[in-house]
Amino acid sequence: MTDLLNHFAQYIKVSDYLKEELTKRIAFKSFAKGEVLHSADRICTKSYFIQKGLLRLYFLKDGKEISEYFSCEGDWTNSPRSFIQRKIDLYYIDAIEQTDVYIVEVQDLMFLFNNFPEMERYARLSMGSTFGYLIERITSMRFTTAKEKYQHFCEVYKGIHHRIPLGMVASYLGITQETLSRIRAEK
Amino acid sequence: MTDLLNHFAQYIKVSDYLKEELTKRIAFKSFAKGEVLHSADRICTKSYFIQKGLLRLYFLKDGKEISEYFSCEGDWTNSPRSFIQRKIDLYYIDAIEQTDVYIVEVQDLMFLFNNFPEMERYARLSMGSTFGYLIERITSMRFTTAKEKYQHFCEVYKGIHHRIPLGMVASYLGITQETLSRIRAEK
DNA sequence: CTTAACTTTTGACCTAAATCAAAAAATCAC
DNA sequence: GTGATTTTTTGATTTAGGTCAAAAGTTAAG
Repeated sequence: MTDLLNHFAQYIKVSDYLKEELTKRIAFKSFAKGEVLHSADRICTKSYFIQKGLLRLYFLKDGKEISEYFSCEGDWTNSPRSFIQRKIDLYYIDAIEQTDVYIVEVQDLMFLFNNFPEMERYARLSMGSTFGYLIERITSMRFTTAKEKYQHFCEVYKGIHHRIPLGMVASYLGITQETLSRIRAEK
Repeated sequence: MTDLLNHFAQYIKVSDYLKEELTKRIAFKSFAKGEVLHSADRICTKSYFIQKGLLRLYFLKDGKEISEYFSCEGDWTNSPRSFIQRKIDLYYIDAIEQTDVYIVEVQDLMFLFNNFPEMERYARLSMGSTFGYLIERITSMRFTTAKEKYQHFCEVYKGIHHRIPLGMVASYLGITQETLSRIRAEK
């Protein structure tokens, strides 16, 4: 729980009362490598904070798994539109490695938003930083060669890019496995 | 001011006191076609809510203007990372058409966040809907032909896509003007 | 260990879209 | 309205990266 409380403390002051409510409402769970945390046939009602490990958000296109993005230690993840709008969406979440997470249910999160204005602030601030990442990625997708896309990926996922299998990286970048393999070979 | 208050009312209850503070802190201004609202050499301290017209966020790459996205009636716009992190960023904002906007300064927005928890909530909710748009766009950038990218653009900017010059659309999609012109011609 | 099932690499060939170039059309300024 | 500038279209050529196919490595299970 300490990791998660420290994470909140980076954005807001965590009072004893808030700490107590957080502890009461947040569960802990472990997933084995390859396990599916969330499936596209259900509404995503949980948000996962990664204590250790690596998760992947992906969807199926013509039967193939296309990786949307990866999340590691210190990140929150969920199926965004499903979680926010409470509807079915096309994303799956699975574990690339053995992964330990803290889990919060959407109704508990709503309770926290309703009773702790500082949690609204936390959500606003942490969303803000994700924004920059998404905009940069859109730029990187448009005006760069496959090689530059891969370099950008290595920067963004510095420290964890080697933990992600090549095929998943290729679909994340929107290039083929073969092309990515050739890029890696040449340097 | 009515348009803007109605916009807030879609997400939160706007009390008389909040209405009063909003009115006090929000300015109105008109820009001619082609006028630059924000330039990359300064920190973006203003956020613009479009009452009428069409704005564009863009940056320069090798001396060419690359459009990041477009905003119209009912949208907020600013230079996101500059506004959020209070630092210089590479984006410009200009008016594609004659445009009328409401303007809020970052310090006034902070005052509102500090004094009206419902404004934090408004920010969280309205950001949430932009999220879905960005993720969908990333997907659209990766796995589609130039023609599909253009079709996706027309859907997302339904109703306003014809108001945006071809060259700007091409740079938004990350394809050349020539290719876009050919796509338009064929149907 | 050994076999089976993935994952990654290598090779040959092809296609969508980029580049270069110039004409046609639209918009703007006086 | 007329000439000048900007935007869009059309044409010829090139190229990065895709597709298809098969071999080589790697990982997992019994």
